[in-house]
Parts: sequence; C-alpha cells; structure tokens
Amino acid sequence: MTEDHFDDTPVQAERFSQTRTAQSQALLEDYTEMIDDLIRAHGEARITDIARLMGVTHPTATKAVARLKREGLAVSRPYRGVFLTELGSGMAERVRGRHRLVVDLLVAVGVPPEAAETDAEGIEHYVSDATLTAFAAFLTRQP
Amino acid sequence: MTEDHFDDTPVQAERFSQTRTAQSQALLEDYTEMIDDLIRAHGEARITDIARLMGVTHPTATKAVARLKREGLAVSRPYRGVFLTELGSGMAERVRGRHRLVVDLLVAVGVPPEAAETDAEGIEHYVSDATLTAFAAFLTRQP
DNA sequence: ACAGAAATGTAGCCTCGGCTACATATCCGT
DNA sequence: ACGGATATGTAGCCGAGGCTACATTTCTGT
Repeated sequence: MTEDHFDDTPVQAERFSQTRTAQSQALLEDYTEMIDDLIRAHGEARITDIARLMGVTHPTATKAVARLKREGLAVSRPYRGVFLTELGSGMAERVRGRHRLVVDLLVAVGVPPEAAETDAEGIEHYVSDATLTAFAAFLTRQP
Repeated sequence: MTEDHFDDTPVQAERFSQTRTAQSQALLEDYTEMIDDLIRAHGEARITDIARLMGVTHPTATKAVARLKREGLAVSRPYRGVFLTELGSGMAERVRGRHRLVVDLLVAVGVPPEAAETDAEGIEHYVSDATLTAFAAFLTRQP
C-alpha cells in the first residue's frame, strides 16, 4: 500500500458540504413549486392538497409550510390557504425553469420522457448555474 | 380559476416518494465509495480520514459507519480500520461507474469539468437505470 | 518504556422531516 | 341552522445526521 503523507486539502469535503447544503434547500424548492402549481390551478394552495401531492401526511405539510414562512417564502393564516411571497414566487419561477431545462436535456440525450420526469425531480436541486448554462447552450445547438 | 374535480391520482406523490427514498440511500453510497477509495489508496479506511474527506466530525463518521455495518455493507472492530463486505464492494463499484458516467455525460454536453465533478456528487444518486443506459448510449455515439 | 500526541469511542444535544393520535374549526347538504 | 364530513391545527414520537465535550485507547518519538 502507498505511504503518502496524505495531506491532500479536503476539496472533496467542500463538494460534500455543498451537496448537503443543496439537500436542505431541496424541500423548500419542492414545496414552493408545488404551492405555485396549486395557486395557478385553483387560486389557492390548501394544506390537504399540498400534502396529497407531495405524498406526505398533512401535519408534515403543515410543518414544511411553517418552515417556508420562517424563511419568508410563504404566508398563511389559520384555516386559510397558503400563498407565496414575492421571494417565494421568484423561487418558484426559477425552480420551474430549471426543472424544464433539466427534463429537456435528459430527453435530448435520449432518456425516456417518463424517466426524465422522475429523475429530474431529484437531479434539479443539484444543478449549478454553470451546468444550467451549458444545458441551455446544448439544447440551442441540438434542437 | 379552474373548477376541476381534482381527483388526479398522485403520480407526483410517487415521484417525490422515490426521491426521498433515493435521498436515504445517498449517504450510504457516498460513505461506501469513500471507504473504497481509502482502501485502494492506503489499504484501510480510518475513521479520521473518512471524516476529514467527507467534511464531517469524527463522531458523525462513526455513526455513519455504524449504519453501514447495520446494513451489511461494512465491517470493523474497535480501534481498527473500516472495511467493506462483498455487498459494500459491489455497491462501491456500481457507484463509481455511475459517477464516472454522469461526469462524462455532463462534460460531453459542455459542462465545465470542475462544475461537472461537483454537480455529479449530488446528481448521481438520482439517476435511474433507464437514464444511465441512455447516458451510455449517448456517449457511445458522441465521443 | 513511557509520556504526550493522535485516533477512536461514547454520551448527549440539536434540527429536520417523517409519522399517529387527538382537538378544533370550517364547510356543506338537508 | 345544525350536524356530520372534511380540513386544519397541535402534541408528541421516531430515526437520521449533524455537533461538542469528554473518556479511552493506540501510536510514536526520545
């Protein structure tokens, strides 16, 4: 076995930390986008619908919404629907665009649409701006 | 606003559930691959090195290794290094291949190598077999 | 060989994101 | 308008994955 001195600077640690940070953002993004979807479709986002579509129980959805409110992304009053703030709407819009871009790229390289949609749900949260830009460029030259 | 009856079967819920499942696998995969890397490089994987490279403190690494052992992926004895079981080695190999494939594809569509490496760390855990197959096919016809 | 350094183990705390169980409020049909 | 159905809120539990603080063991240099 090699007898290195083994003082490699933890550039990998940096990557893993970033990944963990992205993970904590992921749920916020998913809920925000879901709420935005519901508002577009029904004019409001009810806890029950959010929960059903996210595949969780309603107390879990309530907790998530509480976190969104804490982060300034959403507002709501007891027994009333949930709505997005300016900040939340902005995030929803960005997330939506990113999601579409990821799905489009996957399909463009030959991934079956159904798989593309499912995988994008997980992938989209870890795509950096640089990668997003590259995706857009690729799609432009390969329509 | 639309007045749907709104009985859409939660196909989205399915997707989010899958994403959550993948999430719980992600850490296992990362640690397994890391341990495999260390064994290749130094003949053993010490807790301190695992922790440093993963960017966590050593008790966190210890807990993760405990979980790996529970899942039958690794073995270790007190104050001795950590080693992979057959199961663990298999996972490490698959994860390694998948990681390489994801990075290669990202680079192939024009993502800068550094970003590709970082993003792949998060993306790789959410790529289905169907997508993986499509990636491989794409790389074959676009070298 | 032994003391100090370094590695590992262990205890206990936190947050998050799930859950169930139960309490309360709102909605809606008769 | 009222009562049952439905929606929402709240309390409390769990496991995962972080952390710090402290105890113990192993390693290492003189």
